[in-house]
Amino acid sequence: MNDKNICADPCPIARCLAFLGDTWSLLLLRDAHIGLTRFDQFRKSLGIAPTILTRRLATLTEEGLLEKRLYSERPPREEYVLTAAGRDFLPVLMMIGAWGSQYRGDGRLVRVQDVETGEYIKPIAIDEVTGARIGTRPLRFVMPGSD
Amino acid sequence: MNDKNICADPCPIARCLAFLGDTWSLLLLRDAHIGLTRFDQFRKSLGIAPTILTRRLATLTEEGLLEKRLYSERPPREEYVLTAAGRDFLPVLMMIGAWGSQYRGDGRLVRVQDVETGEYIKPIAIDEVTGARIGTRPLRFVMPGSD
DNA sequence: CAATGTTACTATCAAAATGAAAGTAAGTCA
DNA sequence: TGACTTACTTTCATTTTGATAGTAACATTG
Repeated sequence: MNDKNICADPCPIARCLAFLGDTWSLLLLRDAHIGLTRFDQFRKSLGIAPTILTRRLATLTEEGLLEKRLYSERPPREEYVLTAAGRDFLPVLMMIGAWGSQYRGDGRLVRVQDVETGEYIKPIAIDEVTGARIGTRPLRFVMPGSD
Repeated sequence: MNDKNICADPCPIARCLAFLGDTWSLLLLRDAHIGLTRFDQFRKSLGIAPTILTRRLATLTEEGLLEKRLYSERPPREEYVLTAAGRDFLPVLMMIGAWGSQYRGDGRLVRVQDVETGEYIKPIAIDEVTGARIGTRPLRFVMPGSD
């Protein structure tokens, strides 16, 4: 059987996890999507040590998911706002949340509401082309160049 | 502004990340979905130290995403197979991969194919009820008990 | 039947990451 | 002038990781 990693480097999952594969980064992105932008907001929200927070925010900024924006000239103060790449990370967070709701829920969980309709969101993943739900059909992982 | 964590504990994302929030666990789940089941397969695939692998497999087993199965009585040998909860984690991995393909791709990435149709999958997240794509409509995160 | 191989680990220890606590810099406000 | 705010940095003990080597239980080979 295939013993070698099919996805060592050319795997898009590994590429993503290379810098986003820790809890703090993902919780920071979650908080950014909720609307937090400032150092102290993140720190209080997560109870994270400022050392770690500084580094995580720097990485997320370098990697293009957040960007620094001056929100006050006097005194000079910066905040962190989501970029397009950061906003496009929302589906990942929503699917993580969907799994957590299904398998780690106890009836007292945060839910996500459509602001306009008031309906609760139930995120599912589908294939954009066929509309088939992910997980309902057998899949094959294909190395680049083998098609 | 709201300075306190809206999701400290009741957040399904935090619940999930509490034990799946590291790179190795997620790559192990990826490999399990690809079809790997044995200790040495995972070890060679990921280049992970056996100490860490033992612990991660134990956690994934305790948390119900993998289960041990005897595949040989003599000599006694066990393998790790995905449970229903583990299989239901696939949408998360696919969305991570979709983000990685879009923002960390270089044209030589692994892709995912529908075995029957041969079509490449492009995973997107939608709301099951309305069918609206996640990220296209404004959302609100609602604490439990406030509805 | 002794030597070698396979599989799934455990033991040991150095190096790196994390976390807690306190301190700092550049300003504002009273 | 002195207290306060915001966004950090410094320091250092603790925890986690990673590399390497070793082990236990069997099978296979010559």
